[in-house]
Amino acid sequence: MKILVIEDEKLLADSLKTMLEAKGFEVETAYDGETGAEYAELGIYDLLIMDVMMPKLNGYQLAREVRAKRCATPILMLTAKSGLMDRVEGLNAGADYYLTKPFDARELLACINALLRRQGAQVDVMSCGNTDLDLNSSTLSCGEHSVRLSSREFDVMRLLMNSGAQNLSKEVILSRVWGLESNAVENHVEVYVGFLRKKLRAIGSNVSIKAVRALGYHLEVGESC
Amino acid sequence: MKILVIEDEKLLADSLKTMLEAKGFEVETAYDGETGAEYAELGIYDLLIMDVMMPKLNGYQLAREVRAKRCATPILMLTAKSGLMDRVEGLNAGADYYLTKPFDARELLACINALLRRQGAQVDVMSCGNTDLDLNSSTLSCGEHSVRLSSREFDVMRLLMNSGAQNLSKEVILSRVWGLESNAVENHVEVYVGFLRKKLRAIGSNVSIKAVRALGYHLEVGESC
DNA sequence: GGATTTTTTCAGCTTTATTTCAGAATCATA
DNA sequence: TATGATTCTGAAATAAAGCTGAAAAAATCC
Repeated sequence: MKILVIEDEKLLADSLKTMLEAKGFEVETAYDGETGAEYAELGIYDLLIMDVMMPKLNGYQLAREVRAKRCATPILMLTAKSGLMDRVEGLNAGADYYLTKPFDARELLACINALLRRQGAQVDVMSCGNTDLDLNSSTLSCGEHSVRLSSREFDVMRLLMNSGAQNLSKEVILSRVWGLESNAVENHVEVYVGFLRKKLRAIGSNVSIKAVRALGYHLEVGESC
Repeated sequence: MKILVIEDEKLLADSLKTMLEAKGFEVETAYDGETGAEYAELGIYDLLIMDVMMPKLNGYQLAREVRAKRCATPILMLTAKSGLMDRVEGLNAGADYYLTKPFDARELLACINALLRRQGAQVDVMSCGNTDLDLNSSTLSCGEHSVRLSSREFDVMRLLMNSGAQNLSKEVILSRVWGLESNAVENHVEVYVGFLRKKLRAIGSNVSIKAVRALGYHLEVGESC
């Protein structure tokens, strides 16, 4: 995640940079509005953080300029101007969030996350061992390899991943996946466990579905990978 | 633009509704968190405005619940709790903006616009791969070639372009294009996807509509073009 | 009012998912 | 190790999901 900080107070800009880098972001800085616009319009950033009061080009102008160039990068305005109409002007100029100084690092991070969440079609994944289950696309993946799960396979896999090393009886799996009033039988679970094992093997996962006689199934991460 | 207001103070909820309707939005209201969650999860709204302090399910819980159901509708939290940690909690729960009461109508509108802008509301050309959708003329174009879309085709295409690589279930497409209380059936979606595929092919687009069994449809940019 | 376009309906077809079943393999223990 | 219960598996049958072309119905445009 790349962030551009546009802020004329060098000290603040640099401490922001340090703080954000500590959180794992890639950060670049610009110390005036014009340079900021130039960088921002490259369209390579995931987020712009900008001050309002800056030499050459102020934050409102900068935001308008960036939007006029059809650059849709989210903008977080960070400023000492706390009047109502300032906030309104900032938002109307194209900002996505308006935060007034002094701000708290946790709040800033929460805002950044909220804005970035919107950006990258947030992926939800559960993992176990070297293997991920993507909840959006029902895909099981391990390194390069991945494979789609049908919806039943997905339900069973998610249940297993959810309960970790705890055993799930076939009865429980049946009721949670097929529903209470279905007339599915225990062999259904066996068949689907079979399907899942085949797919886990196919992608080279180190996760296996262990059967414990009379108790049910649970996941196990293989030691040798 | 459809907005859902979730607010237990009926008076406030209704005045919001009136105010927003005056601005041309379609507004529905829910007077407690549970009802709100139920409505919100339909995924048919462009924006959720919610209070924090509500009976049954508070705003934070509601936001988490909605996000857990993979519903990505933008959330604007509107509340009297103005403490720093409240704002942080709201944002971390999945809200996109946190506005404290008392708020000014102009500020609220500016926020709403900022959030909807993100949705792709104010743009007039959307693109994907080598293909553009002109929102003014409902025209799909790719290089020299272009083709007009009927209004239903257009609605479906825009929805698909808006959600990028994320799958849209037929249910969601139905409710957003045909409306909740229409008696349209899933085959309508299939037929329209068919229409759109034919038109995409006709203009030589490298974009295709991919069906993912049981999950819905999404756009995919072909590698060779 | 007739022509054109758009939307809906429907039936048959292909593909993929799920269920069923029978027999093989495995296991626990008497 | 023999036995009965449990688990595994491949193949076949059935069901569900998705696609398509053609035609009917509705809406829109001269």
